[in-house]
Amino acid sequence: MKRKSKTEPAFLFKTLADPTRLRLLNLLACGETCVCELTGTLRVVQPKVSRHLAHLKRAGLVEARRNGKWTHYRWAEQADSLVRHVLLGLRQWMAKDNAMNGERRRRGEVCCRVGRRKATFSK
Amino acid sequence: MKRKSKTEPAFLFKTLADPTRLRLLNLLACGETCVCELTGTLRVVQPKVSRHLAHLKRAGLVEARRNGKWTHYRWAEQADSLVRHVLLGLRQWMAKDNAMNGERRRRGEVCCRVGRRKATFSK
DNA sequence: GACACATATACGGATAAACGTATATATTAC
DNA sequence: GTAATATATACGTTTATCCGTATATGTGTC
Repeated sequence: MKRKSKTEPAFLFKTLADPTRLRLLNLLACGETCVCELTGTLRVVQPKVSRHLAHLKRAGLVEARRNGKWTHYRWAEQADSLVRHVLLGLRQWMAKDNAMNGERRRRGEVCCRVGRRKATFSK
Repeated sequence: MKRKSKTEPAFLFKTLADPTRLRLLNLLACGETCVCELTGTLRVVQPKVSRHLAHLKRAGLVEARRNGKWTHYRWAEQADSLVRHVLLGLRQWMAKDNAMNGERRRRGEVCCRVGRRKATFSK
């Protein structure tokens, strides 16, 4: 009954203790984003992005939605008070940090958007 | 000039991503505490406590004050907004968590306090 | 069905974290 | 000075994390 919960603080903090995951959360702060766009913006190999997204999902920080070939990730709603506190602080930090701002600006100019016919998006 | 700062979020979170360090912060939430009391309350070996305290100190989360043979640790004042947010959330979580409450209650019944003449405290 | 594309996972190796034990340092009492 | 106590650090080992590459899975198109 008393399993190691996703909301265990140590696990929450472990999840946030990686620069790539913070960069991912930063990009997702703009709104739902597909993996290929995240990969293109961060300029890292795709399995790395998928792995870190899986970790964020396990921790309950993000949710995934499949749409055709694409999977879109977004910040998950949080019930837990600690998680909300931490994420709020993080959001504010991201809004001020130079590197994070630059990366959010770069989002949207990459991958499945650029050089792609708009109609490609299915559904 | 642009060194890896103590306030780098990834480093902050890494520091908080360890159960022993969270237990230490929890005990220190009651106020300044000496190492032997922390060791006695957590019931772990002393080098482990010292190592984790050193880590917390490196991260700027706690400060140490030497008093005779004893070293007392306490929460440090925080200037950084993210750190403050996170620690506030953590403090509130600690106030509610059963295990943390129990451990804070056990504090003060151990080690250098019990079976010790009050006059032993120097200065 | 075969193929192309988006994403996820598996595998092996490198790096870092945490540990227990032993030892060093610092302080006080004698 | 020696002895005792409180705390810190060093050392070697185990364990966890992260990575790149390869491969598997899922989905749409033909």
